[in-house]
Amino acid sequence: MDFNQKVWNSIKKIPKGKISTYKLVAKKIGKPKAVRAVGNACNKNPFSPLVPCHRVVKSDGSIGGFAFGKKKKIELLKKEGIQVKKGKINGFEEKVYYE
DNA sequence: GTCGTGACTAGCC
DNA sequence: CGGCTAGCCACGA
Repeated sequence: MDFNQKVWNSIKKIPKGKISTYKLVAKKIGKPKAVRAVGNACNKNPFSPLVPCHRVVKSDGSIGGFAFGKKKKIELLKKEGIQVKKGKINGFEEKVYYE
C-alpha cells in the first residue's frame, strides 16, 4: 500500500454530507506531519470522482485549493449539502468526519 | 543524491 | 486579522 493509496483510501471513506481536514487524514494514515504530502496526493489523485477530495479542507475550515478550481470545489460541496461562506466551510467543525 | 514545488500547519510579530 | 518563517512529507526532474 503506497502512501497515496492510503490517502485516497481514507478520503474515500468520508460519507456524503461530511468533510475532513488534511491534518486528520494525515494523522489517520500515521503521518500527522505529512499534510503537505496529503495535499499532493489529492491534487494528483487519478480517481477524481471516486475519491471525494473536495470534501477535504484545511484545518481552519478554509477550502484551500482544488485541481478544478476552488469555485468548482465549493459548488460540489454545496451540492453535497455543505454550505461554504467566503471560502470557508459553514460550521465545518460539526461536519468534520474522523473515524 | 539533491533541489524545487505544493490543495498544509503552527508559531510569532 | 494579515503576513512571514520554519518544519513536515512525497514526487518528479
